[in-house]
Amino acid sequence: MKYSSYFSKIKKEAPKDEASRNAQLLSMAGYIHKEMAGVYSLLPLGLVVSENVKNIVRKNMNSLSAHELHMSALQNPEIWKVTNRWDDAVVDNWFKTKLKNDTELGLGFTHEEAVTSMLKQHVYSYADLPIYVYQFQNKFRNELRAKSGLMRGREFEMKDLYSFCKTEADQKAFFEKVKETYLKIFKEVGLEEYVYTTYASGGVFSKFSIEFQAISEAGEDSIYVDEKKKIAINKEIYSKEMCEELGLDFDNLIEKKAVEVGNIFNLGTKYSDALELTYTDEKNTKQSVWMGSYGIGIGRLMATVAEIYADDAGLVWPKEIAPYQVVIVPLQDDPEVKDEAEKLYNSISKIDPSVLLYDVKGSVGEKLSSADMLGIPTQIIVSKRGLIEGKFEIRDRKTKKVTYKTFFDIVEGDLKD
RNA sequence: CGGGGCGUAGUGUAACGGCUAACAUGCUCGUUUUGGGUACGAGUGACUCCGGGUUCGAAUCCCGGCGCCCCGACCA
Repeated sequence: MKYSSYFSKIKKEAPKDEASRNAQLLSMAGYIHKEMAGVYSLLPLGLVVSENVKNIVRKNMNSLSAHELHMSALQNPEIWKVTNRWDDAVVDNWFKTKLKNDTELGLGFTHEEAVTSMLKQHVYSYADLPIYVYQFQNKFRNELRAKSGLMRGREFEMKDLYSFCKTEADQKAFFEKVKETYLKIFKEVGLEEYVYTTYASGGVFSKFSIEFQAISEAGEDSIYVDEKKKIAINKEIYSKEMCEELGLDFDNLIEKKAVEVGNIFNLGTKYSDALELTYTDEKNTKQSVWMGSYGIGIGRLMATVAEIYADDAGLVWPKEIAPYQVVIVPLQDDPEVKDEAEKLYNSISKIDPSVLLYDVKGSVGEKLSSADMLGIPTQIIVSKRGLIEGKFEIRDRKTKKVTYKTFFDIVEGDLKD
């Protein structure tokens, strides 16, 4: 794609209404647009990154034999009243709205009730279980205080997976599989060395839930980490007894700031019992369905990667989620340079469409810093100087290492080395 | 929801209660320049967030809204 076909502009100055690094950089590079506090739109480039993240998540969900579906954001109060989660005194972050006839509706902040209620029409027998379903869905949470850019918004896209099992043992086994799968996801988006499996409050459902916390100063959570075991415990449940129970050495944990990029729960039979989702077993007796729910905030994950990887010059995307693998920069507004850049662009496009031609007029410095800000992993700089020698400069955005290659090397060889 | 800060061209900032609201950047048209946001010239662009009030006179002071940021609380 040619950069000139995008409408977004790269800004030199940070917007004054953003203090967090992720929002500043994503906004300056034209990946996001702020609509209002805690509400962001994804611009074309941001959408590609988001889709790349989602595809990694999707692939891993599918590997669990989970099926993707898509539920409505609008929620029927009736089912939420059954589980006592409609009342604002119980759940204080609802966005509620009304039909023309004054009937109340909610905008979903999660979907346990909706999915459980839906499955009542599909689950009857032990033969119907287990069921694993997930979706990517915009959640709405009426936060008192949105903050840190995409880290805590009022509307955000979440992958939520729900499991429905015959027995507690089945549910727990699946929970463990999800735990492993989540670690694979975070590894694939580039956060392997940052993410800690973290014990946290299980709320009303169980003793613990498992959070996936990415170490970052931008995080709003505090966790105590065991660096060897790659396990942590959230400050909210941190105590000597708790550490002993979890097999952690209370005196050897280090406190760190972290971003919660995922959270998984064993829900037991709380929702299925309340909403009467049951199945008939082999002995023709009615049984409770065992549930779990598993979330990943897509925007938050993207922002976390942006925050962690960025350097002084701007964004740095890991290859796995970068909007493009290669950006070609014609350094001078010189006909010959532009021509060569375009030729190279056309040739690479045929092999790998993940290439961007930065065909914007401007000074040398402007082009180089723009390319840096975009965060695309590999830059190919086409310059007068290079053309004299018949070579192009290949620059790694992250390591800043520079190599020189001929047109033939680039088109016939493997760019990745 | 408690506390603090802020609201001025598209963007980032300035302006003692007093000239036609300034500077930078962006954008348009020239000329120039080309290895880290190039230089010059000419243009363009603002009911100073909204509503009241004080005053001869308000971007500036006061009151009330709304919005944005930060700290805290909250976060099934």
